[in-house]
Order: sequence, then structure tokens, then C-alpha cells
Amino acid sequence: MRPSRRDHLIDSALEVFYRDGFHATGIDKVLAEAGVAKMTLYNHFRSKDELILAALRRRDERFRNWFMRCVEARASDPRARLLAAFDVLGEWFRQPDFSGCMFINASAEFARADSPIHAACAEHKRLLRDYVAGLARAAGAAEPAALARQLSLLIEGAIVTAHVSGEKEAAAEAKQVAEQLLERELRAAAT
Amino acid sequence: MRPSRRDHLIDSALEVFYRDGFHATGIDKVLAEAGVAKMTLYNHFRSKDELILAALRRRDERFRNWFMRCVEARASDPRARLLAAFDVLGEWFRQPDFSGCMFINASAEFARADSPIHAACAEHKRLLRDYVAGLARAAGAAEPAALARQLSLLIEGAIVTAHVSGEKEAAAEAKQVAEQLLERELRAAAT
DNA sequence: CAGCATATAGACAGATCAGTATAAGTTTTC
DNA sequence: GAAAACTTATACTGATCTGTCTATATGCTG
Repeated sequence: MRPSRRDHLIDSALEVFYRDGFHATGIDKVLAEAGVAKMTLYNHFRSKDELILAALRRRDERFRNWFMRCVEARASDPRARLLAAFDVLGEWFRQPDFSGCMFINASAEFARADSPIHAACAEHKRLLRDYVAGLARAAGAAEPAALARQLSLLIEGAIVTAHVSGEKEAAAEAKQVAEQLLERELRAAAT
Repeated sequence: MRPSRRDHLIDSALEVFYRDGFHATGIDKVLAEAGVAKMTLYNHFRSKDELILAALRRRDERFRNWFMRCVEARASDPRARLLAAFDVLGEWFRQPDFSGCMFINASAEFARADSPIHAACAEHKRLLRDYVAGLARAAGAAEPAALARQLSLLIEGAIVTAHVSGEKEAAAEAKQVAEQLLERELRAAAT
């Protein structure tokens, strides 16, 4: 039992839900993709929603790891890393299976703020912004939290624009704005 | 035939699809909401997807009208109007039935770029950005198209943040960034 | 009033949905 | 190697899905 059935099930769910959406995807499609029996699924998860939650948790872990690794491989200086984040976004947008942010998509389908799925999406966004805030602090920003909120607006905007309008260059445009923000913020911190 | 059945059907579809999502909403729920027979629906629309398209078209028309009216009521100077747009966003986010941008939500559920529904969403975003570009041009921006793309990134980012994370203040934060962009862009145009 | 377009309710098709039940088979573990 | 835990296939529930069919009723128009 190396790649446990449970793990494999989550991976298949992740792929299918990201590609085709949550409500549009039936349990049977996930099972076929995973090559696993239905009872196995319901042995490991109470319901479809719990499987969705597990898939989102895995996506959060994988995506943030991938993102941070890429950022840190591209630059070592914290200021440069803040800008490199937008280059990584551009790389993501150009991946052939790019289909927007899975958490924005999930929030669209589970719109009630009290849904556990929606809450998981908000949590993902919070963690990503915390990472940006950490870089901003390391870069010596006067107000790292405020800068992180501003940069995150640009990040979310670029993701949406890349997905809805297919404009992969949104990452580069967001980067230009980010440069202005950084310049001003670090100038302010220097005084 | 004053408020025609067709119109009423589109209005009901608009409301229910926006509130509950597209795939999660059955035709029967729309019919119950509209108080209309099923055959009437299929007399006016080929399929559920065509009804969704009609609802999105109406939403596009209504939303853009509402948005532009609000912006123009809040300020008369083009530069001030560009900033007022973010105040209008904040007003939108605080509406009790706010559930994100219907077009971002639709793009999440209909992710394939070749879907007519997805295309309608891209078109809506294009039209909204064109409006911003018009204001930017009137404000005397050196590069109104580029400024509009940047401001649109902030708009989309604010919408997503307000919906996913429930942070209605995202509009005000985006406005602060917009002020910096405007200052620089109009300074550049003055030289 | 006659005629025509449209709307109605309701049943129906056939597919798919999430989730359960059962009984046989396979692994793991002790 | 036997017991315990897990996985399998298949069938089944009962609900819901989109879309069709029919037969009746309503309302507008000439």
C-alpha cells in the first residue's frame, strides 16, 4: 500500500475537479479516473464535499510549495523575490492545463461564506498573502502588511484576467505596477 | 404581453444562477422562481446553456449601466471618476446579495475558453475595461489603454478578494494604489 | 366570434446524481 | 497461516437532471 488508495483518490479528484469544476463532475468520473471502487471512496470520505475539501487542502499545500520554491529559485534578494512572484505567475498562466485559481473557482461554486469549502479558499488566500507579507517585511517595507495586501490585489487581478480573458501578459502588467509600489514603499522606509 | 414571459424568465434565471451557481441550479428551480411552465422555457430557449447566455447578457447590460451611472453621479472630472469607480466597487461589495462577479463565477464553471459562456464573460470584461480606458483618455493619460489594463487588474483583484475572503475594504485598498498610478500617469502626460 | 399563437400542468424519457448494501476477493499483520 | 482489515464489483435506492410530449386552457387579433 505505497501510494495509498486515499492519496490516489485525492490526486484524481484534484485533477478532475480542477479541470471540469466541482458540481459538473460526478463522483463516478473521479472513481473512473482513479480506478477505484465506490465503496473505497466512502470508506475514506463521508461525502463528496469532504473529498472536495481534501482535494483543496492538497492543492493548497502543493501550490504554495511550488510557488514559493519557484520564487526563491528565481531571486535571493527579498525585493527581487517580490517581483519574481509575478514572473512565476506568468509561468503558471502558460501551463497548458491552467484553468484559473482552484480556490477562486471553488468560491464561485460554493458562494456562501459559511461553507467549509469557501472557508478553505479564504484560508488559502490568507496563507499566500502571509507569504507575500513575509517577503515585504524582509525587504524592509515600512508597512509590510499593507504592501502585501496591495500586491495581493494585483496577484488576484492577474489570475482572473489570465483565466477569464486569456491574457497571460497580465502577470507582466501586474509586475509593472508592483515595481511602482515597491519603489515608493521602500523609499518611504528609507526615510 | 408587458413583462413578457421571456423577460421574466431571464430575470429569474439571473437571480437564481447568481445566488446558487450554474451547475448547482436546476431548471426546475428557475421555473419555480419564475412561476412559469417548463415548455414555455423551451419555447424561448433551446437549452439551459442558452438561458444562461441570455442571463449573462442581461447581467452585463444591467451591471455596466449601474456601474457607469454610479461613477458618473459621484464625480464629473474624469480623473475623479476613475477613483470613484473604486468607491462604487465598495458599495457593490456591501450589497447584501453580493456574491462576487457573475462573470468570474461563470468562467470558473465553464472553464474551457471555447465555450460561448466563457466567451461572453471575456466580452463583459473587455467592455468594462473599455469604459475605464475611455475615462483614462478623458483624464489625459499618456497611455490610456495601459492605464486601463492596470486599473482593471486592481478592480478584478478587489472583486475576488471581497468575495473569496469577505474583505469589503479591498475596494478602498485598490483605490489607494489607483491613486498612485493616476498621479504618475498624469504627471507623465503633463511633460 | 373565430382562429391562432402561446401558456399551462403533468407525465414521461433516459441519464446521472450521491450514497448504501452485499458478498466475494485480496492484503496486511500478527 | 489464520484473523483482521481493506478493496472489489455489482446492484440498488431515491432523488434529480435536462429535455420532450400531450392535451387543455388562456389570451390576443382580425
